[in-house]
Amino acid sequence: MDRWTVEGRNADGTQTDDGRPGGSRRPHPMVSITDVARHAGVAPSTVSYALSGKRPISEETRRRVRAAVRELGYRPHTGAGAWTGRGAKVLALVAPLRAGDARAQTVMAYALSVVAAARGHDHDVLLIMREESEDGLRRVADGAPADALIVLGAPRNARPPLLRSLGRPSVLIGSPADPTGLTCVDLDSGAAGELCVEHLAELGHRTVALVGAPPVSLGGTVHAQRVLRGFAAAAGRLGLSSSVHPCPASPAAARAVAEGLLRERPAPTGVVVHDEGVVRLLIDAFETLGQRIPDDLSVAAVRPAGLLTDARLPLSVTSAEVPAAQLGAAAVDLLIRKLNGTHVPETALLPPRLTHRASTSDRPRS
Amino acid sequence: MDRWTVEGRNADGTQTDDGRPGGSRRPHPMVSITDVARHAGVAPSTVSYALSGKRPISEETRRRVRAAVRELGYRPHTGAGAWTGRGAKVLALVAPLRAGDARAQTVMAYALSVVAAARGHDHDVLLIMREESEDGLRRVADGAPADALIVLGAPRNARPPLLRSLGRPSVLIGSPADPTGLTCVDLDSGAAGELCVEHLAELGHRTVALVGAPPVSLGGTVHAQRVLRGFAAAAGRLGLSSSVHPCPASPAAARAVAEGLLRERPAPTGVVVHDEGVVRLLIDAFETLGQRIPDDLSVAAVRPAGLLTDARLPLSVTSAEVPAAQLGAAAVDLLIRKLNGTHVPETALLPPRLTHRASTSDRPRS
DNA sequence: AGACCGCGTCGAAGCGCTTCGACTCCGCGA
DNA sequence: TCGCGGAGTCGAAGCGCTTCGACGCGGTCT
Repeated sequence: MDRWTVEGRNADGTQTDDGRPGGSRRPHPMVSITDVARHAGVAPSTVSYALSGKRPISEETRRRVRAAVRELGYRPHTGAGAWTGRGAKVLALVAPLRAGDARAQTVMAYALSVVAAARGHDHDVLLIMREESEDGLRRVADGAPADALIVLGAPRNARPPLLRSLGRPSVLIGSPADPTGLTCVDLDSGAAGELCVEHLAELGHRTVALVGAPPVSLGGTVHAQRVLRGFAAAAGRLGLSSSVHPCPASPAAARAVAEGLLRERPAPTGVVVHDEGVVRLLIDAFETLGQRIPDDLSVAAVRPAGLLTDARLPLSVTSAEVPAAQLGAAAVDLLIRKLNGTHVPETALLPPRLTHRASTSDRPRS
Repeated sequence: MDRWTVEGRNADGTQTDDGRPGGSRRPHPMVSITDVARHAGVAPSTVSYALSGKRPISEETRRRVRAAVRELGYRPHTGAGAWTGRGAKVLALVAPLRAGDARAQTVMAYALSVVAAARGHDHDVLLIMREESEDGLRRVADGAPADALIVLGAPRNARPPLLRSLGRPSVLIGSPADPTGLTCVDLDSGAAGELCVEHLAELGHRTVALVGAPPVSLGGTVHAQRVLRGFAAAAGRLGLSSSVHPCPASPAAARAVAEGLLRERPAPTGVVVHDEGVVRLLIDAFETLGQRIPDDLSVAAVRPAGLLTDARLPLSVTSAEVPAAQLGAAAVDLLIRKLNGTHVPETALLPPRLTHRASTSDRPRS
């Protein structure tokens, strides 16, 4: 810090400050409920009731209290609620993120919506980061700076069991392998798969393919399974020919899958891609192979919550997705309901919206 | 919510929850200092002293207390500190940001560093957004969910006077017109201007120009003034010919300035640009005019904190800047010191670092 | 007329923790 | 031997607020 340039009247170190802990002057010597009571000529408890409405208070008294509150500029001390049992009115947003992480953009989108939604319920948001370890969550739960937690993504790590044992309401944004006892919100990737197929069918495509992360056909990611189910169901229902192709996120694999698809008979004219990492690779592979998109081939993507992988999808890809804003708001919603003691479902899957972009078009006349 | 798909054992709405306010079970019934005291066979106050070390406690007792703490998994209830005068150990990060804001990326960078730095001082971070109005800040100050505030950018609005009157320590990241009574951290844009000139001089350039936001020569932004001072000082010290050119952030204006520069005799071979918005425009203008960068002309940029304007500078521009991480950490540092009652300077300007990129090179041999 | 009820209000307790004053040892010097 | 002081501990108060039980008062019911 000694290397910082110092500017202004205090550059020489002269004290202009009052030196009190806290630094600056304190024009509001923290007006308490007792002050309000005194000013209104009633008991503190009466003030409390008048403000909360938990007991009948005469209109006259209520008016006097309100006046006193206004005149004194009284604001209940938030911290008080923290131990009076009412809760601190603070939610923790846990986002495992390191400096320079490419997911920062996405996390910010969630943070924005979570903060906005939380404010709508009169809560503030505590930002917890880099705390993948048990310790970060424990700290929040035991130390109780927050009443409840929203945890972003990363379903693979050890958090789910930990969350269950925290003893504090929480909502997970994402889909862990075993959501038992948790509350989760996520993209309804099954519906997203269906939506993509329906979209392709409407465009006239009769043969479609699903390309996804490796274990797309086996018991892979929860998402992969759901997408597969949705894809298959929709294809069956609409009477389309369909095939499924697992595809690791490597250029070589994408190339191989692309070649395979082109060799199929009947050749698919519409492709649904799951796993964002693969989308770009697959499109590149197709273009290398001389396919024009969307003229020869339509491509639609299913985008999961978008936290785990780099969120930079080519803008022009038609995709079924849920905006981070909605997921964040939904998470807060559920969390507030849990705080109120309302029962909430284990998993809430938000319906995707299909965003129609440049990568899909009518079936090529063959 | 009725439109959400619900999945899992509770899809039918069956209660498996215990319905207690708070939702999930609570395996840790909030072990308090009294529990620890009882378990260790001492008085609560003794536990407090044993843990804080504020009074002499026998080694024996201290050991028993520590054991009890460990066995019971005791963690002091954070909220308690909030009113016991110790502070809640929470900093508020105030970032005026709306959904979809392009500055999200930048804000996230600050948030990351602020959270990390705050954790280093055993503090948590409360995220406040969209609260440009007086109300957001007032709420934090009066309700006291946070001990102190870090306010990001936007020096133009009405916040500075408000901050002064809040009665809570705060640090502003950015440079308001009048920093009196505040504490601010920012890029040392004067030094940044010098650095750019020195860099150009080292490369052999003998004639340099400064292009910046409109009032670069008059009493404009604090930054603009500082850059100008630094630029002029360095140019004078190094014996370079120099000129200064205000330039609004419009393509036409950039074009005009570029043409003017090329007509000058001696013609500048090195250009220092302040105001990120102008950088791209000016480079475009030069290229349109047939100038190659850096072969014909070297361009170096001064980047302010980067909060107010879109931060997406072309990656290839040599620039003098301060990483958000450092600014965030510095802000936390100052804030913690204020909380400790230490006196801190009014303005701390962080030394820029010159990042050498593709837009500058040796003076063209003429 | 007396018993009862309930509205509106008050006082006090208590949440988890820190802190201040007080109290008890014990060892030391006078 | 007594007194003194320091080390080590305890008890109680108090932070700002909610909440529970109680109380007074005016009106109703019998």
